[in-house]
Amino acid sequence: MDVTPLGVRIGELARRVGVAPETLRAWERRYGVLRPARTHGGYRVYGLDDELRARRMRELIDGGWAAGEAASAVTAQASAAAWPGDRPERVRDEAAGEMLRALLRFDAAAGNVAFDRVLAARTLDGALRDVVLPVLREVGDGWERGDVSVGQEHFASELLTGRLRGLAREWGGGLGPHAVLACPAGERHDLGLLCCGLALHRRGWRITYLGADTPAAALEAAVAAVDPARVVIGAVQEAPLREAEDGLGALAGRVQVAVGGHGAVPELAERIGALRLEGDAVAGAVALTRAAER
Amino acid sequence: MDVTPLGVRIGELARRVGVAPETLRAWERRYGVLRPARTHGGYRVYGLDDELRARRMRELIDGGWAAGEAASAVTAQASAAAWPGDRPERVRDEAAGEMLRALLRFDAAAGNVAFDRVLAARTLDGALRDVVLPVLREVGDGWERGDVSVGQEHFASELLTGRLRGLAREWGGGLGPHAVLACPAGERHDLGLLCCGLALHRRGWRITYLGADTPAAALEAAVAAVDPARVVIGAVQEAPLREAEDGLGALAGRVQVAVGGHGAVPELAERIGALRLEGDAVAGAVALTRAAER
Amino acid sequence: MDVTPLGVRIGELARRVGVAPETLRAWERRYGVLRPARTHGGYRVYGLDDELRARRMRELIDGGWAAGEAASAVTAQASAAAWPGDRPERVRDEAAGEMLRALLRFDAAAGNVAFDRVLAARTLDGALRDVVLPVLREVGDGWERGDVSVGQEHFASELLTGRLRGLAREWGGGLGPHAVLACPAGERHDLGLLCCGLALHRRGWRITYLGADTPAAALEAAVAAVDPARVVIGAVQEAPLREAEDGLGALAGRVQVAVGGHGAVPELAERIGALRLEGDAVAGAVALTRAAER
DNA sequence: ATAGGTTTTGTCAAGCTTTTGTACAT
DNA sequence: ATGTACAAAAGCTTGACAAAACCTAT
Repeated sequence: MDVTPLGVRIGELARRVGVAPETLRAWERRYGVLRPARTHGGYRVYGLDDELRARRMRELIDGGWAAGEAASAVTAQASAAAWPGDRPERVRDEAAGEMLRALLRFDAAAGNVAFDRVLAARTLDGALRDVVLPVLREVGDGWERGDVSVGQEHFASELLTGRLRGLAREWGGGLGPHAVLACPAGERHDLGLLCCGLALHRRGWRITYLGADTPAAALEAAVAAVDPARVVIGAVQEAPLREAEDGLGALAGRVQVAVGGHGAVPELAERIGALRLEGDAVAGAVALTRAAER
Repeated sequence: MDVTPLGVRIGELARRVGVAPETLRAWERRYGVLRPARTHGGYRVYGLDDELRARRMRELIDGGWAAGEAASAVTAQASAAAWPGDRPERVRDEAAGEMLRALLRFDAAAGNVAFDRVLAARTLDGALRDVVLPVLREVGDGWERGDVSVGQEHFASELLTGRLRGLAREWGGGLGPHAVLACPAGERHDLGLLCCGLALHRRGWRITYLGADTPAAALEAAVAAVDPARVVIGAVQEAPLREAEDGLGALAGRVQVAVGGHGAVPELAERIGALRLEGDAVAGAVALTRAAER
Repeated sequence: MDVTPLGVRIGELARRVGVAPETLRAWERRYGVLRPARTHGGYRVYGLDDELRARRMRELIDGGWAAGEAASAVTAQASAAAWPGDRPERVRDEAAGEMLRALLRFDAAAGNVAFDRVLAARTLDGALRDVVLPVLREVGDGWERGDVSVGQEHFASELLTGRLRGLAREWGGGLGPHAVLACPAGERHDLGLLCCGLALHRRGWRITYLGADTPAAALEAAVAAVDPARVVIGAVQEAPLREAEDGLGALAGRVQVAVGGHGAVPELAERIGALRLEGDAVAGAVALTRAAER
């Protein structure tokens, strides 16, 4: 996020972003959101990051934010991003690597210690995004490559499930909209969905969790009982989701459905009539929350 | 049945139930059927149970009952258990009934409270033997009978899994003998095995848990890695265990194997060369521990 | 739940939720449901949780609830569902702080919730090491400084004793080695010892707990009865341990004795002929277990 | 069922301050 | 380009009001 060689002057930036040059100057003077370089003659020269910040400012303000609040949000985010994570890239890998090694040698004690440490040193989002989900991915990939035995995979997912479940207590309560989470019948990997549920709960959602391998009828019953604002389907594989296509399509007529995971290919999502969540579980939670804010 | 935080005032309740506010006040004064709380200023605040009672009153009166008779019927019914009496009461424990009702109505908060209460009031063995396992059995049976939807069954087992996993943390360490726990490939109900693991851990065992649907190869890998004193196989159904017979038989040559659950019929256990655990999960843990003491 | 820096002002929030700004202000003033931050100039700045609360208020009111009742329901639920923050690093202190505050204001409900939450999110070792023991230490120090009254100290230790005892149930059985735990006569603080016992039990030990203020004769009798592999003495103060020196020294000839706690100074431990446990209760359990593994 | 009194709660008003986009003079 | 100024829009606080809802007692 350092200096980026864009190099536009104020008029051009104003045109691109869609605000008056005076406004840009005011934002700079009042909140310090923009940090243009100067030409020899004193003209402002903006970089790419300036453009991004200005754009974000405008989006937020259009979305009803007050300029001052938008500014502090934008600068906070910028400084957070400029401080890459908690420490350089390697810590991330290190924590994930430690956990991975422990799990692969069936060492529950070390795995738990690693989990505790990760959770103590990061936000929940960060822990999920940078450690738990990568570890899961690595275990899955290793299993496909044959580097990881089924036993290791089972042990790892059992331990992580247990720990994540501990964080999931009380997630049925709260004030926000209600979401029902499930994997389609035949899909047995629900750890990603579990992570998504945790990230959703941190954003205020109330979670009703049906978990892996949930037949369409089960989902219907739960939806009828709790009347959620959203149903979130997690699909690592494509086949089970395809099997469930009809049932989910019918459901999508009555309640908003979202699908995420590797198996949720765009074409399938569209046929079901569901919002497709891109990226990892945390990104999915972010997207859902943003969609619900309107 | 607890007081439920509904919180409507007399006008709203009157509208909902379909009687005049004066009538509600009269019912309260004359028969004591309603027990509203009061605001600081003296306003009545009704709970969910009040609404249910008032509704029943109105139904009875519409059906020709005299108000006084209706009232005594309603209060009598309220003090008795509200669970439909026509089903075979296998779950006669009050705590188990409370938990069951909460789970069947997708009420995570109440389910958790019930779980906490059960655990606070009993030993772990007692909680598993007298509440958790019976509830699981009842849910399973109800599902077979068609009284319990798949959704309810999923929700119940997810919630209980989560809570039991919470108790199971750190069960991999210590000084006792080591046990590896798994269900055969194709067997997806591992809650009984989880309970057995908890009861074992309480008795000093170190647990390595592979969980549901574990292929023979996975089990082999784990056994090779941790060299346990016992392998415990949980089988609710018979077919998966029968499928796994050969692999388990081979394993039984190198390590002591035990099989438990409905699917573990004596003939199969014998052919595998495994100790057969009779009775429920807790009884199985007792038997295993006794066998290990010698 | 208190996390997200939403940052809208009252007009925008009013528009989003569908309520007049005056009403939002009234809700804040009268019921305290909303807790906006303020700009330098005094403008209200609302967070995501505020929006959720306001939304829920409106839903309830639309559903016929009286505003005051809706407010108390919303705040109650919000405090129940509030998950300790999103902040890294501090999470530890955060959980301990929450528990400490609850205990110091004699709030048993909040204290229990905090305890449950801590236990759900961590391993037992982690909960004891990072939360329970620090809280105990803080209470003790505060009492010495005069910041904490005797009543507060009593309340805190009673509540924690009760909860820890709940975890200690059934810890006498199993397959592991046996340990007898006691404080010397005159020593009345046994919470540390209790924690040590829990950590030991998690490692497979069978515990026989004699608790605070145990005369030498009682200890002798217990040792004679159960023939333990270890006797663990917890001493916060030095004087009682010194008093018991002779008796313990004699005992140390027949059974391995370990002493831990502030009062267990090296010189005393040596004269008694006991292993001295350094560090906190969990570290002591680790050391004992390691010693027993050989 | 009515009467007479109280509580609750959304809304308004007045007077003043803050915020923020834009305009203007240098 | 800069700094100052300005004015509209949005907010703040205090206090009050009035309709609706609720209370008790007759």
